[in-house]
This record gives sequence, structure tokens and C-alpha cells, in this order.
Amino acid sequence: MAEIFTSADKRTKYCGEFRTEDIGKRVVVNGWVQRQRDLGGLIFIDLRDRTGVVQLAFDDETDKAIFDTAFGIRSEWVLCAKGVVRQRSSVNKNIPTGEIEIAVDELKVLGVAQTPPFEVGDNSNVGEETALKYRYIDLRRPQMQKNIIMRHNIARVAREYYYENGFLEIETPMMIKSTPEGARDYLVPSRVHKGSFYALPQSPQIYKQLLMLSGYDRYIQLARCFRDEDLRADRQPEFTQIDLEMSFATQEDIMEMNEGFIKRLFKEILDVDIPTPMPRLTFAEAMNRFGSDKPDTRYAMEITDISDLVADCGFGVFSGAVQGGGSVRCIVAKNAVSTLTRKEIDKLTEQAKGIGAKGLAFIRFAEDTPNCSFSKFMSEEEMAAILERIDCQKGDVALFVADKNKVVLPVLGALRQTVAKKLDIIPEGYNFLWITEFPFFEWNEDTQHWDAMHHPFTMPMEECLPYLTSDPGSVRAKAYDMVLNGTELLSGSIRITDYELQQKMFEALGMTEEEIDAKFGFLVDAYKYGAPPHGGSGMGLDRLSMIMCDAQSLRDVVAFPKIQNASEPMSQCPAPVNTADLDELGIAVKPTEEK
RNA sequence: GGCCUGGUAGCUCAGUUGGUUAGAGCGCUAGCCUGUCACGCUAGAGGUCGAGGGUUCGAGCCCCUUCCGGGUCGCCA
Repeated sequence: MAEIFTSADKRTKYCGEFRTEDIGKRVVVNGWVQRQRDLGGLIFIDLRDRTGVVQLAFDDETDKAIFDTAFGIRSEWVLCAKGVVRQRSSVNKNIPTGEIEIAVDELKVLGVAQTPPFEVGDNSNVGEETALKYRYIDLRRPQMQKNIIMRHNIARVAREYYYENGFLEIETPMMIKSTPEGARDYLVPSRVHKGSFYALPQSPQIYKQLLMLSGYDRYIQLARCFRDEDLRADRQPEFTQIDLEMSFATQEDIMEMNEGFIKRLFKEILDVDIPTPMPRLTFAEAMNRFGSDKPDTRYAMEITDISDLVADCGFGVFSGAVQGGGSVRCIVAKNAVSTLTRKEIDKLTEQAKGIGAKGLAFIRFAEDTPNCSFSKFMSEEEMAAILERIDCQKGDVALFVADKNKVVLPVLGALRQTVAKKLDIIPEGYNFLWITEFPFFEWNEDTQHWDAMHHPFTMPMEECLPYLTSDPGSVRAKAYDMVLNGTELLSGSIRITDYELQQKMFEALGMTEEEIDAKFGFLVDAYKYGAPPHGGSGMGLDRLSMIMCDAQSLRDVVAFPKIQNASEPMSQCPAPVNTADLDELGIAVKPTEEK
């Protein structure tokens, strides 16, 4: 039975904060039992809170009743202990409080605990399934507490920085109109308007733009966003964005503002200097050199084009690709022959096929003569020219893809990542860069029309305006992504503020007058009443936290995350609701088909 | 929806070619122990081998179906 907590039981300070200067003081501590060690006539208890542990000591000086209580105490019980801080007779150098202990003379059990399903210590190694089912226990682990506190500090620095720079924090609605573009919306049924639905926002995009029209010229929000799409290690259906918008600002201003935040954040939290301005690559350059619009530039292994060398060679796969308007390109993994065995190359081939390549050609330069999958189709001169172009030497492995550029580049980009991980050549550190000049349009094979790559409110680059309808594929946008170690951390753009141009963009995207009016009528109207030039960005707080915590999954930096099927193992949501509630909403659920 | 991968004690895992009674570490319970700190020592409890079906004299292991995780592709304006 738990004892009652009174004001006299409040902690003097947190467990992890006691030091030698507290010796001799009478103190109160509150916390959870990390471990009880019973040595016979002597009992030690490590008491834990979010700052660390402190040792409670019970010995022959201790009152018999208290000693007996301590004897029965088990892991994860919640205690209030009072006593005098004293020097330990044997110091534990591994913990900050290791020089002292508390000689307990009063002890209250505030909460008893059943044996937990897993141990809370940092050495515990629990599967995610179990951990998430008992997330309230899992969150007690020091590593989790560190991560959650780190995330808090990132949010704190964000608010401090942007407030200091004149940004206003303004909340935008969580119940908004569903827009069928882009990701699937989470829908919220309306009781008052039966058959009608709100949507949870995928981002505050439209509302923050309207705030610019209203004159709140620097806006920030730590905005919750929702997307009903499949999960990944770095993708949760609900996530948080450091969302901002600036009026009377250029693309440069917005990028600088974000760089300033990152610089300050990394200095303050990790004491790491991030050089600014950050390097920049255009989208086209990033694709050509790294095969990705979010390249990890901590290592090289750049893509080389050998199309001109093989355009007329005897290997049909290569010459055919080039003559068909595509290309042949490769990456070279230096000193990789021992890691990239034939078996490993076969695996890479499977990966390449999975992403759309028809196959993978290779040179494996293990012996004096390179082992090459296509050398029999090549003359010696052609082979020599290729080896020279790509700088492939003994010990190296070169991987070639031949196809349309749309296939070649992303496949090599993916292989580059996989190979770098296998070779373990990715250095530690934080490598930021900007990707700019994204294409405005993206051809959608399924619907056979152009989609907006970023979103339809993005400003095209001035020099591209003449080609909006004549050559949409060439139109680039004033859009920019900040990339950190191969992760897209931020995405933003300058917005269209001319409603006639906006109208044109909607039309170029194949939307009819009626569609535009139905979906974005109010937005188009708003821009008729005096719109300042503006733009903004959204930075993924979860991803940023993940990288700064050196975590492998968003689940390590989100307090109560969803698992891969978008459910939550602890509360077991989503869950069916009863028929009466559905009736009130005017909703009937179709029975799932019998299997 | 596709592909890869996993499911054995409360937790983390091992389990050979199909062969007797399925193991280890941690945790848990009990006893001993006055300086531990991942305390130590002794003993003990604890199993629907995810589920169902099949092959076999015999299945944790092989086959089929299915459920549940994880990763990834599609998807994520």
C-alpha cells in the first residue's frame, strides 16, 4: 500500500545532482528504484529520476523497521527517502554521484511496482514490440530520457532563436478542408454536417501563406502534421515541423535564417560548429553527381558518365541505352574487392532491379586482369578507355547501370548508399547542404499529366516563365531543400503571389476552372487583395532530433510513436467505435470481406 | 500490394542432418552474505517453440496456409 505524499516529502533536488559539497546535509529524494542490492547486513538502493541515480545506504546504524522495509523493496518502486549525504567508503567513478551516498533515516514507499516486463537499465536490450507496448516503462530508460530531453531542447532553441528574430508563433487549425492533392489525408467526420469531413493538416501551408497576406510577416509554429501514408524508419504518420514563413524576403533570406538556426542549435546543444553559408548544389547537379536529391556528401564515390565511350561499342545493353537517349554511368568503390564479392554484387543487382534497373554490369578488379561482366563485348582499347575514365584500379569494384537517365541516376544513387554502408566508409559528422532549382513539374505516368513536384503555390524561376506550357519539363522552381547526411531535413519555397500566375500554374497542372475554384477558390481570392512577396520552409523536428540523438529510428525520439502499420501497440489505436457513435455521425462501416 | 527478414522461458537469444526429457544469460522466488554499485554464492520456479494443417515411425527444424513484428519498394504534392 502506497504511503501518502506530503509537502515535507518533496525532493531537495534531483537524484543525479548530488555531489561532494552536499556531504553532511540532510536531504530528501524522490525517484524510482533502479536496483536493490542486499549484502546481508547492508542494503544499497540506486534511486533513479530523469537526471541520474543516487545511492541510498542502509546499514547497522539504520532503524530496524526501515531496514526491513528496504529489504522488501523491488525494482521500479517509487520512493521518498530522507537522510544525510555522506562520503562513500568506495567510490564509483562511473557515475557523477559516485562519491556520495545518502544514509537513509526515513523511508516512504510512494508506489509499489509489479516486476516489469523488461529491465529499465541502459544495458537492457528489448525488442521494439515489447518496448512500445509498455512505452511508459520504456520511456524510463536513461537513453530515452536523454533523447526526449534533447528534443525538448531543440524545440526550446528553435523558439528562442525565431522569437529573437521577430517571428510570431501563431497556431493554425488542426481541422481543415481536405485537399485531394498529395498525400492521403486523415479524415475527421462532422456530427453537425453529416456526410462531411474535416481533414487533419498535412502541413499548415495554406494558412501560413494567408497569415502573410494578413501582415504577420514573420510566422513560426512547431506544427503537428499528419499524412496517411505508409511508415518508414524516418517517417511517422504524425510528425512535427518547425514551420515558418517570411514576407518581403528572398530565397536567400529564408535560407540564411534557417542556417542561422542550425548554426546556433548545433553550437548550443552539441558544441559543434556548422560552417555557413552551407554548400549548395542545384537539383540537376545533385542528381548527376550523386543520383539523389538528398545526397549524403560525407563521402565521395560520385557517379561517372561513360556514355560517350560506349555509344558504339559491341555491348548492346550499353550502346542501346545511349542510342535510345539514355546513358551509361557508374560508381567506383575503391578497395572494395574483399567486401564486394560476387555474391554481394549479386545482391546489389537484385537491389538495382528492385528499383527499376534491368541489370547491373560490373568490373571487379581483384587480380591483375579485371573480372568484368561485359569485357567480352569490348575491344581492349574500349576497356582501357573506360578504366581510365572512371579511375578504376586494382582492388576496386565498378558498378554500371545503362538505361534512361530517370532510371540510371536514382539506381546508382541508391547503390552508392548501400555500398558506402557495406564498406563502412561514411565518416562521422554533420554534413549540411542546400539543394536548389528543383523542377517545378513532374510527369505522372499514371494520370498522364504534370504534377507539382513541391506544391502548386511554388514560384517558378523567372527565366522559366516563358516555358510554362511549351516545355513544362524544363521549368525550375524557387524551391530549396536542406539536406543533412543524406536526410531531407527541410523543404521550402518562394510562393506565387500573383493570382494570375497562380491561375496559370493550376491550369498547367491540368486543373479545370471548376476544380481550382472548388479546391483553392478562397486562396486565389485572397491573393487578389494585396499579397506581399513571401516564402517559407518546414524543417522536420523529428528527423533533426533523430540525427542529433544519433538514433536509428524516429521511434527513438517520439514519446508515443506509431509502428509500421500505423497503429500504437500500447493503447491499440486505431480501434472500432460503437454503432451509436457512428450513427450520430451518419456513418456506416462496410463489413470487411470474408477471407 | 511486392520483395527481404524475423517470431523458441518475463526479456535477449542459441538450438547441428528431422531423433530420447528444448538450453544459456539476465530477470523472478527463496536462503546465505557488512561496502556493493551489472554485488557474490546456493537452490528453485518458469515453455501452446506465433497459430492451423501436412509429410514422417518421429517435427522447434521440412512443406502449405495464416497471424504478428522490423526493413524496404510502391506511396510520401
